[in-house]
Amino acid sequence: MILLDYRDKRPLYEQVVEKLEHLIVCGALKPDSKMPSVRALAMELSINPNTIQRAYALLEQSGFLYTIVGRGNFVAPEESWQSGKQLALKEELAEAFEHALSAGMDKESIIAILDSVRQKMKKEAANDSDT
Amino acid sequence: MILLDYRDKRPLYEQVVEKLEHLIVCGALKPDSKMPSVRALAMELSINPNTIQRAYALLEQSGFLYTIVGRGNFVAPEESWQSGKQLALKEELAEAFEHALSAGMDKESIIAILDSVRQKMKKEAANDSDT
DNA sequence: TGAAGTGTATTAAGAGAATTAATACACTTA
DNA sequence: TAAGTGTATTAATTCTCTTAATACACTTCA
Repeated sequence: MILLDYRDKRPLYEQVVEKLEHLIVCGALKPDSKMPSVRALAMELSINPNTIQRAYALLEQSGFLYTIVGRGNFVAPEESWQSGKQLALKEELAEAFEHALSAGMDKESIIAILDSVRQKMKKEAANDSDT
Repeated sequence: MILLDYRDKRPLYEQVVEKLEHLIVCGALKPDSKMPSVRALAMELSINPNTIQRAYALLEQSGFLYTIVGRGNFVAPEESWQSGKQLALKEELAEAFEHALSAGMDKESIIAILDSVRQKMKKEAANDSDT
């Protein structure tokens, strides 16, 4: 199903997450289809089941899988991943806001930056439609 | 001059950076005034001089201090730090905004998140003053 | 009902990075 | 030249992260 790269310095579970996420987004793994069991995939890759468990847990957290205890893990419907991305975006925003506010920046200044980004993106969209 | 918190799980040099940065931004340490020597501050805090050295190096990198070898470290003029810090914050915000907007999030949703972060920080500030 | 398959929780071992310390060097000033 | 300053190098230590070992709990189905 996937192949690990031991020259890659990143942790194994991260590689597993990345590759499975890719397979799901590309449609190679269809929504509601059953994933290999934690133990089966661990066996196939010759690694510990907990490592797969961790990868599956992360994929579930970001909405790519859903779990039925005792039955297995399944690919989530497309709507789930998109809401997961929304969550990630919110966290990114919250982090930036926290930094800005604790540095003393006020709400108006932050909104001014937001508006400037919106205008910049509008212009770029207009230019794109020209080409 | 500053006080370390050994219950704080962050590294010592990070605490030193944070507290000195705060003293500079608040005006408690005036531009061009001499900072305590690496050894003196280390002695005062009962930690290794290299830890202070590391903190000073980071503060110099972000424009809060300047160094004259053999003479000491000095507080940088306001222009040096304000520009660098503000710029970094603006870039972080702009990046997050760009991601959010291109994913289809609208202005109102973004401002709602900003408000929730502001409220959260107010609460935390209130709790800190209790202890 | 019980065995086999599934996910889950807990704990510990191992590796690696990050932090801190020890020490020696180099520059400036008086 | 001595005392005070920052700097560089290396080593010891601490800590976090990753992975593994193991036991537990739930579902299904023969």
